[in-house]
Amino acid sequence: MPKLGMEPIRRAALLKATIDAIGDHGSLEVTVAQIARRAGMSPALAHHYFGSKDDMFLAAMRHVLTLYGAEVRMALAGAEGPRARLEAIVRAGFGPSNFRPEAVSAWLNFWTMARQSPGAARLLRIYEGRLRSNLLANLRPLVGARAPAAAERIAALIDGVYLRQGIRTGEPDPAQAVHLVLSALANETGETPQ
Amino acid sequence: MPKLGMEPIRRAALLKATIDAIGDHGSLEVTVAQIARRAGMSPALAHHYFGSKDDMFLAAMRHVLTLYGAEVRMALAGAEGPRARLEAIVRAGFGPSNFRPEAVSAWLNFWTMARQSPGAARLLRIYEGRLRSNLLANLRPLVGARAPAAAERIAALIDGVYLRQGIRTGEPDPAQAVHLVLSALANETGETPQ
Amino acid sequence: MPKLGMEPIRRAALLKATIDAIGDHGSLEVTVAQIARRAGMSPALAHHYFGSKDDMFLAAMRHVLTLYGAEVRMALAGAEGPRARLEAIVRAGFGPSNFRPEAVSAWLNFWTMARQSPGAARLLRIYEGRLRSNLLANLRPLVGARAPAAAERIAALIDGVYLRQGIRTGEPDPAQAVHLVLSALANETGETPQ
Amino acid sequence: MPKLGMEPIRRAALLKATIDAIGDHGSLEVTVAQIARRAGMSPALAHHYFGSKDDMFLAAMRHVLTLYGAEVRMALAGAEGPRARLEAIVRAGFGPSNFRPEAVSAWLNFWTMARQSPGAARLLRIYEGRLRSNLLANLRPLVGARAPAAAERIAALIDGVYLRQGIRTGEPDPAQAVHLVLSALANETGETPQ
DNA sequence: AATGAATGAGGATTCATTCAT
DNA sequence: GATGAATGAATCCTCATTCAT
Repeated sequence: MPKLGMEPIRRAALLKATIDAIGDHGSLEVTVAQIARRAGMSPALAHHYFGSKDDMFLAAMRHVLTLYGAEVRMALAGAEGPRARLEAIVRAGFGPSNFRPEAVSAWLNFWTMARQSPGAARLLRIYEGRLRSNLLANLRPLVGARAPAAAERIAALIDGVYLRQGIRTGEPDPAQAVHLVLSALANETGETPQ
Repeated sequence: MPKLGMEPIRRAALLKATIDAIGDHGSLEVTVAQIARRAGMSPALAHHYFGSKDDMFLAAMRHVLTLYGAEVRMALAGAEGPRARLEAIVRAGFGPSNFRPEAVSAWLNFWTMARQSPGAARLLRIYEGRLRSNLLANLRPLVGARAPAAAERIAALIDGVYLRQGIRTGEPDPAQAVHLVLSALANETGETPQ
Repeated sequence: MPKLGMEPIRRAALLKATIDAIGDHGSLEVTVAQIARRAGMSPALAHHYFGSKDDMFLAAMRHVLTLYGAEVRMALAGAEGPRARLEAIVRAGFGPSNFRPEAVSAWLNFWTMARQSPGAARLLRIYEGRLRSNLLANLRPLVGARAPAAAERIAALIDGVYLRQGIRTGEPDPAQAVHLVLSALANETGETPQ
Repeated sequence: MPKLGMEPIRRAALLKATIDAIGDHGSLEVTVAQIARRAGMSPALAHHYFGSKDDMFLAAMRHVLTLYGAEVRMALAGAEGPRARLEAIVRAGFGPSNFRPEAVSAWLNFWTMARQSPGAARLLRIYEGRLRSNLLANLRPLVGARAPAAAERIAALIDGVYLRQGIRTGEPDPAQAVHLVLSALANETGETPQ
């Protein structure tokens, strides 16, 4: 059974299992054993590959942000003009791979993790920075000097919608979430709001 | 040494200690012993008064919401007209007793607690409902049929601003937070946005 | 069953159990659980009273040295004149409570512990210092300027005899040990050696 | 990559690494992985060559004794007469290859190992026997019937000096150690002591 | 009312050892 | 010959909770 080159496979399996476990459980109080079992291996192996539970959590968070970043980049690639790009950013944030219940729940927990783990805080600030600068760059052509404040409002709104999904029961409704943010965006850009 | 009528005093001390401990620690992983020590009593007594750690956490959350509700009610009492009442609601949310770092941190953690504890989820939905209905009632005279969507946007924005404070370092800036939300409100009501 | 004032009793029982366990087992690789069971309590209680395994080991070592110190002091109390005092020191070192197999074994292990634990090293240096100064004070009247070197030789010899007992099988023979050291002492003081 | 005749090289590297690791660490609580890494190979290979950790430790101890034996034999080869031979024995014991900090530390730990491992105990008894018979053979011509007791005293003293080095900080001072033992020897043989 | 005493049930982590390649 | 992969079996330590006093 033991083969060579298992490391990347095992690591990926553990990261996915970590996110799912945190998402399912709704908190960071998940045991390494639970995660390892989910990933089909022993707790000892999880430690072998990640060193510690904290490191594994941090890697999982990084993974989530990487996925998010990729999704945003991909969405931006196909968008022309600031209006379309803003929409792309919003849609990417609520895209199917980010807006799953487990991902939202995991995300929420990573957020609280940032209060204790400097590494987690740093990751979160990176995400925040990217989101703000993406919004800002595309709002500027539309609203000029009001762009910084508008970007701040939209960013906070996105986070708020995400957060509130965390306590909703049932499946997330991406369409509604996107619509909510886009209508706020319309307010900002002076188009007919709804 | 045992005194009469200590119960309410002890309970209040424990609730305050719980919130502070969670806030300081930045997570729900606080031990009953830590909280009890903070409140100047033994862990056994904490159990005596609250039955279990979970119940104590729930009571603390209820306490936070009670304080918040009181603050909102008081702010509304002195406000005339929908515009002023909306401002009062916003200001109350970022008032000094709610927007302290520990309270924000505790709040954030209660939010994640809602994923596991039905009781916590219920409390959170009550808060949400109140916020929405308060916003809605006062937006209706200003924006008519657009009120429900606008209320939803403002509510999500408030939560987002709160959330983002959680990862900021340093003291919260209530004035800035209030300004951010009020400017979104201005967008909604068609006043000159800024 | 739970009574007040158990702490000193429990601590004493744990210290004794620690020494015996190390002695029996012949190494520091004894589990807290084994020690606690020996002392008739749960491992958790052992941690409650000593904080950590290392602290417990250190306390046990301190205990051994305290016993040794008391035995020496008592022996010195009844001895008149340098010759008698030297004999008292030697006899105390190989007295029944110090020269038991478990105590010798524990002692030997504490010795190696000193390589890693600064606390243990400090304790050992205190013991060494006391032994040397005791020997020195009483050798000076007998051998004058040669006292420092003689004290060093006798001290090393005492430790050596102890050490060698550690690998002997069977019961220690205090009489023989004492005789060995006293004959070396006779060599030093110029009496007819044997 | 696998070469022929690697076995003796690998084994020797592991033995040296074992002694150094124990010496550095100051205890037997060294992991096979640490030792193997020090020797530049995988833990699995260490097991391949020695079967088990205990066997590896035992082999390392044997190695130390072999080195010691060789050093003694070499020293004896160049010594004429009992007086010179006694000095040679003492000098060999505190020679540079035996009296290094790591070796002393390892030696001390092997000593405690003897309490648990019959194999280690046997090795130690062999060492003891050789030392005693070497001393005895050369003391007899000098002190006659007092030789057995004298040999015992000198042997214990040598072990004691070694032991005490274990808790000294800083480099061992072979000259001083030798001098200490030789002066005791002078006491025994009736030469002018110092 | 209040607490010291006590523990059972975990949980993270380590490590010697095995095995397929 | 050599190793990466893998794990079972500990081990220390923590903590909510109970209970007699």
